[in-house]
Amino acid sequence: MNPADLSATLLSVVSRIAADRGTPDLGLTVNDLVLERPRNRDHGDWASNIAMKLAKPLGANPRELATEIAEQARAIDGIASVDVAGPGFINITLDAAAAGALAKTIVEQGEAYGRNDSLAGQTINLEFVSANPTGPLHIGHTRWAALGDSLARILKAAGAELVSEFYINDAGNQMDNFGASILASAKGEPTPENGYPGAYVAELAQRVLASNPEILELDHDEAIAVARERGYELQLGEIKKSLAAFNVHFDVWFSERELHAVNADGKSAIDAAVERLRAQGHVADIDDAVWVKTTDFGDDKDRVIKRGNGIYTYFAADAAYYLSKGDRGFAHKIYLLGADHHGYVHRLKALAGAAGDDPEKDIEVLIGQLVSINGARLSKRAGNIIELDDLREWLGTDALRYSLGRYPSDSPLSLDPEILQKRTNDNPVFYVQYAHARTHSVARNAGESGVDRSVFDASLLTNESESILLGVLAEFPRIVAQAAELREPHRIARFAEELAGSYHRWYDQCRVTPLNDEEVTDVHRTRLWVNDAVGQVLRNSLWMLGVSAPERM
RNA sequence: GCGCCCGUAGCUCAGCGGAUAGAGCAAUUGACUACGGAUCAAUAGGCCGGGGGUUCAAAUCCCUCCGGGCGCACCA
Repeated sequence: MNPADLSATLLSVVSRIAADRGTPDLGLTVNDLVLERPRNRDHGDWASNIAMKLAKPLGANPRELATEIAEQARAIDGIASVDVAGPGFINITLDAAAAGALAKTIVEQGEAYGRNDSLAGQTINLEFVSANPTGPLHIGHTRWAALGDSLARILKAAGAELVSEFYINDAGNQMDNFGASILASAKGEPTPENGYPGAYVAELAQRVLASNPEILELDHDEAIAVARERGYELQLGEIKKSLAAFNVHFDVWFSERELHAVNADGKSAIDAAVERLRAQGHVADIDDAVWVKTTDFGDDKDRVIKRGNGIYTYFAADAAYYLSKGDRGFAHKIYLLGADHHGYVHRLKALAGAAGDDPEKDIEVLIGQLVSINGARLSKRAGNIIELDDLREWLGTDALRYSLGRYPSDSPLSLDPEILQKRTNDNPVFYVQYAHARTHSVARNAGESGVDRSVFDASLLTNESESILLGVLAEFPRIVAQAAELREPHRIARFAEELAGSYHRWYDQCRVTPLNDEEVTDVHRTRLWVNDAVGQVLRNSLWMLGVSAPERM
């Protein structure tokens, strides 16, 4: 019996009691009947606070209500005991067979175990990183790359129809500055004003020179254009390579230029977007400029979308981009932004509102705090930028992905490179990976000793560490659903650590492979199922975090 | 000044109203002629930043103050 079954069964019990008391329709759903795994093992396998929750609406004493529920719950098949404790907690203990059956289920479901339909039917566009293609990705992008990619995997696992998207800011002045910087470097001239310094520009310049030596001969503007386009192509390629090496995948690479391109009707997507906002009544012409009345939706000031000189602001492209997401069928848009962009939240929400969408439901902006290393904040201003590639080569994809993924995005994060390089318990990623590797080594040894999965008798799983382990395994689908709903990948990492810990403790107490002079029994065979179930769930967890699950370390 | 985020063990951090607030590291002490000791067991460590409030119940929700971070462009 898994927690979902137990909740459903308990729900029917509670509904029946409510009906008996003359309150038939409380509108209760399974979600109201949250079962928790109590911290204290003396409180059973699962605990419910439903009696305390319902005491008021039913006009009942919580303890009496709990007692009544407990009496009826005792009769349910698979439940070993039910106790009432404290102010009205209902503590449930499953019998070993009912709890243990899960191990077999997990092995049979394999990669599917943990997946659920909690977000079924939702169409989500998840945008993250979205860096300018004018330079390498740095640590400021790294956290969002890790979190965004993990979140995408988790949302998909929860049944959402999701597309992950990288918005390429390939329009605007910075592209010309980029081109001019490359050209200057190619000619051996100093970096121009507002240009991009850095060794990577010189490298790009050499590559551009190799493929397009004519830039030295062309007139200035043409040469800049060639340098810009070729440099863009090369740099975007570098970005894609960096992300792929970091195990980060995007379904769509969306070019801002598409929004500026003039279509057959003589208008760009941006022109059309401004017209649509105007039709909704949220645009005003003041002086020569065009404004969006974002204050209608809680922004602290209105925003210019088209300047007095007739040129659109960056905000115009944002508007067109937002609308394009809706036009492409995404009801729900999630943006992952760094804390240094949080001033943008109101504007984006206002955009949704001005477009006729619901700013509370259709758009969601997740703000992530910045990362520091050894307490030193890394910022462009301080000039201590570290590139994603350097970090990855230094610490490894697994350690970096994991340590960025195991904290909520809104908590400021300080990484210690010393710890990240350690291959010990200090470094949680190795703790979890080692547990996974151990499940494989246990399975290998078991196989060599003639232990197979020919028998599964869950009633033999009686060790306390065994029932704890099974309880942790049972929580996985709910953890996934919760991580998806709250957009919090770190919950998967924390779960994986708890599972790894429970597994190591179980390993310490329960042998899968018999000692030399012992015979292979059904206990060993059944435990092999448990071992393999743990390996599967660790694998599924690590996959969601974009971290490898090695079979040997 | 206004807005958003954070403040929990010596350190890095979990804990979307529930029972005695947790984990890892660091400290102290144990366990290898036993499936990988990259592990496990045990001890110690806390006015959950301060103060009010809501609730049967607050680290969690509300208000306020203090401390830290980040933003407040007809830039992109």
